[in-house]
Amino acid sequence: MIQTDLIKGSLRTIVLKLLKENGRMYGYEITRKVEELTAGKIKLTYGALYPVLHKLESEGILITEQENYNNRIRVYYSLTEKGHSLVSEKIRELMEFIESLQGIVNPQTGPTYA
Amino acid sequence: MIQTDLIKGSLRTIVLKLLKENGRMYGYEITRKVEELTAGKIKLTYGALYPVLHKLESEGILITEQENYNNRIRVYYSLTEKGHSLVSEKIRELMEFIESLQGIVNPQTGPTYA
DNA sequence: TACATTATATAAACATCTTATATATTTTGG
DNA sequence: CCAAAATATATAAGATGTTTATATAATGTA
Repeated sequence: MIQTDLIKGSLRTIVLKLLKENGRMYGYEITRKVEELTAGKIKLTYGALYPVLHKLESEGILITEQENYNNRIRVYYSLTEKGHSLVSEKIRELMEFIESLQGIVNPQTGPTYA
Repeated sequence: MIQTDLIKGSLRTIVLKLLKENGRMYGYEITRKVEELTAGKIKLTYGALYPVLHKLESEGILITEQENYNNRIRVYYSLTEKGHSLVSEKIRELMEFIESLQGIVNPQTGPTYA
């Protein structure tokens, strides 16, 4: 598994992106989705995820709905209007960051002449 | 400029990668190189860089040589043997992380059918 | 019946980064 | 010639974000 130090700073954006794509999700589901999309390489810890979700909620970026499923409580999170208008910006920033990282780690990237 | 939150966790690897490529560098030079490689998008702060450099030195991953250039002291950093054997591993991890991020942010990536 | 999975949550400890501050020389532009 | 910008390193306080440990509880599986 990838050392999750690397995730620092991008967790918020990852959460927002997934919620944008999937409409609404609960915490556990988010961790599973990330594992799925990264072939098991990134595993979110709940100690990091839940504080982020709660903070996003307190900032008015997410809203929660509690539902009961098999006698277990599920807390669904979804984007507010404010959240929606923020996501694209955040994703763009993250993509720009990824490109920058590639510029450093992989500086020879460019047109390949055959 | 990209919010440097995102840099968290990858700063160490960035430094190691640059030192591997350029042999030896001084702190200021590293910040310039990162700006150059990222088209000004990533600007390292000295409050982040120097502690990282000092820590890497204390861990035996870097060694320093002080030189005088125009009455200004320059502290050159370069990889130790231990450092060299660590870099490839760290770079591989970072690249894997970048790929994983892309898997999340850009899930539709794949062959494009014209 | 025991273990794995599903599900949320918090607290303490730790790591890392930003911002502010300090110091000092050389180069450049007016 | 003088002021400002660039060059160069460094630390401390505060903020932020993450890991690890812990707690609770129901369902599914072997």
